Amino acid sequence: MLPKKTRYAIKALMVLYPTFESKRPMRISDIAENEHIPKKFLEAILLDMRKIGIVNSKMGAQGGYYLSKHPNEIFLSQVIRFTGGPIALVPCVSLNFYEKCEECADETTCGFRDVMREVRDASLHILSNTSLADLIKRERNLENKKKSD
Amino acid sequence: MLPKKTRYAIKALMVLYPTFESKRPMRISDIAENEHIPKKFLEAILLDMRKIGIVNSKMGAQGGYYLSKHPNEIFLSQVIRFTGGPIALVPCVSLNFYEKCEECADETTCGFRDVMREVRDASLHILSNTSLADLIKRERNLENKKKSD
DNA sequence: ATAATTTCTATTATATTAGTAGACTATAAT
DNA sequence: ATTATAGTCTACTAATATAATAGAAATTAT
Repeated sequence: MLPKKTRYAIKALMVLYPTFESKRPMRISDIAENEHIPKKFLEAILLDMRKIGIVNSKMGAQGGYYLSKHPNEIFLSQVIRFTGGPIALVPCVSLNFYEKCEECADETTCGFRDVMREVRDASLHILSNTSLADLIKRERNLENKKKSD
Repeated sequence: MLPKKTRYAIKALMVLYPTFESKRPMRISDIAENEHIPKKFLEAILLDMRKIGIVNSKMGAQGGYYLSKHPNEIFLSQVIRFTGGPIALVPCVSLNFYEKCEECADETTCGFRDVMREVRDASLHILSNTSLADLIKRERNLENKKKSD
């Protein structure tokens, strides 16, 4: 399960989507209110997103947050890794958070690990090829489909 | 990440593999010691595995645990779900642990949910088609490959 | 009858996640 | 310049979930 932090982060980025073109910053408090995210928590999350160059901020009156990276190049894998940790189900197959298996005598011949690697590859394939722009596209598609029913 | 409980469970089942044919029970304390699993924790885990009919136990002297279901029909998905919870990354796409999304206005048009559904399907496809017997086969294969190097 | 082994109920410890508080800093508008 | 606005930073607290432990009770082989 992804932690709330990750889900809030993605939700917030989706809300910030229009700011990439408009360049008009959005206030944390507005996003927090509209999306039902605790404001202080969201502050911390956006600060993290800024650290990895996905968003930028402007202090003071008329300030706020805006996307600083093209929505085509903001990938779910990056957001998840930075806010929620590993995509893999076990540390011994994690690419970014690898830890040696405690109980395994020999990792290289562990059958379970082998399967876990497959699962990781399958998930990662999707997550590292889905961008923020894709999320928005999907949403539009689903909305249109719904209307036409 | 899968909790230790799940990893211990799978490890234990792999160790119990030969008991399906031999029908000779293995002691909890032996498994615990060999696999570096806290004994009391493993007791609880095996009790759970018994509840879902994967293993059976015999009390008293010469007692212990043995597989009661064919290794071809013990699937990772079942073990994970019973010991570690959802396979999905968000509750709103979980088949067995569904929860309504708190922040989403309309789940059916949520772009993120749509991707999460894809990830779940990809993971589930692997996990519900991989059996305990497959794990053992893989392990044998990896061991043989290694030897021939 | 005894020793071996699982079962059951309760409790404790540890780690992780989620959320809060408040002082500090930068900016725009006047 | 002053003021109101809005993000930044450091520290703390609360809630929840995971991991591990303790010990008495029940069952079975010898």
